[in-house]
Amino acid sequence: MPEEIAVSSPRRQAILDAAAAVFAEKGFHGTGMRDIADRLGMKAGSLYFHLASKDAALEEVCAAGMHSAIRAAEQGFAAGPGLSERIRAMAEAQVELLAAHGDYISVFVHERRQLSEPAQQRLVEVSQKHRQMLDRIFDEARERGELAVGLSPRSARYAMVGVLRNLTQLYVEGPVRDFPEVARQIIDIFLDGAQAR
Amino acid sequence: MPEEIAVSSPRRQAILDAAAAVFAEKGFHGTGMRDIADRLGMKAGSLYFHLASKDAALEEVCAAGMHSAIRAAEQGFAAGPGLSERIRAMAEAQVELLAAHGDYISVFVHERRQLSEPAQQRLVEVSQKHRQMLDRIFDEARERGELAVGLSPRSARYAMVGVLRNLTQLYVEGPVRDFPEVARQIIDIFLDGAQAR
DNA sequence: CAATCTATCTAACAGTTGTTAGATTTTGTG
DNA sequence: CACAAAATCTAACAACTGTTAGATAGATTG
Repeated sequence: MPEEIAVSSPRRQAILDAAAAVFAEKGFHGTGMRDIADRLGMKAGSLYFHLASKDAALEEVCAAGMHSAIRAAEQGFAAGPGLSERIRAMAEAQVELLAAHGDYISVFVHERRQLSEPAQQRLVEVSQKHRQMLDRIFDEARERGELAVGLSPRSARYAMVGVLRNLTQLYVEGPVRDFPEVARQIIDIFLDGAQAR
Repeated sequence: MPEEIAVSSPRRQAILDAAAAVFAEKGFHGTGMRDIADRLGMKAGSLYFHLASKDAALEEVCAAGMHSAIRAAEQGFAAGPGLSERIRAMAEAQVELLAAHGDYISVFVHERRQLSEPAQQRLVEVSQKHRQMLDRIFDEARERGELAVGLSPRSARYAMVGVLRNLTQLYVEGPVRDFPEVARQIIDIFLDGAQAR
């Protein structure tokens, strides 16, 4: 019979924050439960009052990161009907996200594949939403004649995901001098290349 | 007194290939020496006849991956004086590279940060060459008036590295339907956005 | 054949891993 | 203050980690 573990509490949040921070720094397999505990000034065994397992912690951190990314995509979609407003708003939201929850995003990007097969499956289901969001953006852009000739919405989505991942990489791996300006230019490249002229 | 270990031999190559494959699949820390040995039909201890340590194996795999990437960049640079010829040739070389040495590139991209501090330093020195290659490409493009207005060579480099990383990601994480066509469109986006119009 | 070299195996080491059960402390409530 | 609940600590577990020394087999050479 497994013990019940509260789904949410301030303390639990602090523990997940610590886990995200150490996972981001040393990688999932490179991190010991004792590393997480140390950062909180407690002992490893005590973590299991709040967490079911190390794997469960990773899944939860990844899921939180994914949900953040989805929220950024939704903000982008809601920013207006035009492609460029949407992409700019989305990228901007993603960068704000990095400032606030960089560890979660970094772990989600880098350690996702360390999840167990079933956990990975669960994450993929959630990530559908992110993909659908982007597909809607680029499908509508095509209908409005805003997409460059010869560019398929699907390829545009792949490229945009790459841009988001690149911004994330630059931010967490940084420091990149004058990051906001670099980010703006990267997005400009994408938009100038993806939009009809 | 440390044992001497041959710098290169067919057997050693096979062992590094196996290490690269398992590192790519399960991550560095997620991989045990026994996993590498299993894949070769041998026992873990025997690896130390060819390898100094697990860390040394990772460093060597990463270095090989980096050198491949540099070769691709050089091929791109040599493909002609124009920006678009160079970028297209470089991306094409990178994709060919993925087909031949995908594991090495994947490990280099994903597990680089698991290297020890000194090993990381050594890699950074090598990677300078890759950066310089790209900087020369974009600096010359600017001089030739081929770079979009408002786009700095440095930002262009960051964006291009992101494109290469994106292609790598799509390839190793795949399968992506009709990958060559998707890759072409991603590169087109970059070129249309980065070139002066 | 004898001797040497190359490659592998065996067996074990010391340290670390995630995790657990039970005792103990801290916190909140009547 | 007494009691209960929540949170943490202690101490240990079995399994696994990278690594090593020494024995063993196979190939090469004199």
